[in-house]
Amino acid sequence: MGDVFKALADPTRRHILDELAERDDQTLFEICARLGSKHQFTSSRQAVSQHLELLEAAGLVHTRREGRYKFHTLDTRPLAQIAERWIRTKPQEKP
Amino acid sequence: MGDVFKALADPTRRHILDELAERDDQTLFEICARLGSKHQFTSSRQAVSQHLELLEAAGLVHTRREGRYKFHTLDTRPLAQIAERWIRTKPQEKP
DNA sequence: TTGATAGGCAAGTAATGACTTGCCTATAGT
DNA sequence: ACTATAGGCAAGTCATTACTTGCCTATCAA
Repeated sequence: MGDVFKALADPTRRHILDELAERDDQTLFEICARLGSKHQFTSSRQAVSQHLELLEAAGLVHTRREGRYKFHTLDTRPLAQIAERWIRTKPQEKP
Repeated sequence: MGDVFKALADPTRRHILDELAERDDQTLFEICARLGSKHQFTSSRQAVSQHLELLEAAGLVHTRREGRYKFHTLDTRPLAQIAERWIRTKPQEKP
């Protein structure tokens, strides 16, 4: 569960999540290409690969093998709970 | 805005937020003491102080001076938006 | 005023994390 | 079979960051 927070801490990983939110089921190379063109983020293949490993370990990304391709899909469920951890205990704000 | 994610990445800072969610308006020494007794987290005063600086810079904690005391209060508003960043785009959207 | 308490500042250390480099395997197309 | 493509593994580099150490200022109580 603490892995989710660590996963979200890096701006490149957040861009990867942005990219997967826009278009699901992408391969590593597709993500690399789109990060460069759309989000002006130049990361090497290995760098992105390691980020995806981390995101998968955090449960934010699931993968599916198909031949020599590995598709990555976004799972937003872990995100739903993280914010509520502190919000629930706080009834209301002071003005 | 990216500061919020970085602020949440550290387990000690999350414990500090837990503590402030339970009891607001605490001083640095109070937070230190409670981190040790309740959450079994032994962090030095300076370490906690630096964490609080970071949390304040992220907008998650506000401070108020009163004599020689400095009270820390939790602000959960930045948390509300972070999760929605990816959740909102999921079903369908984007014109 | 003295001493104790609450906190701040800054330089240094140690550890974590992001990224690179080089090589390797497997699948698909020709 | 040969080659290009998609991806994996592992050791190493470099930057960031968490934490320490030592000393300093300010407030309050006796």
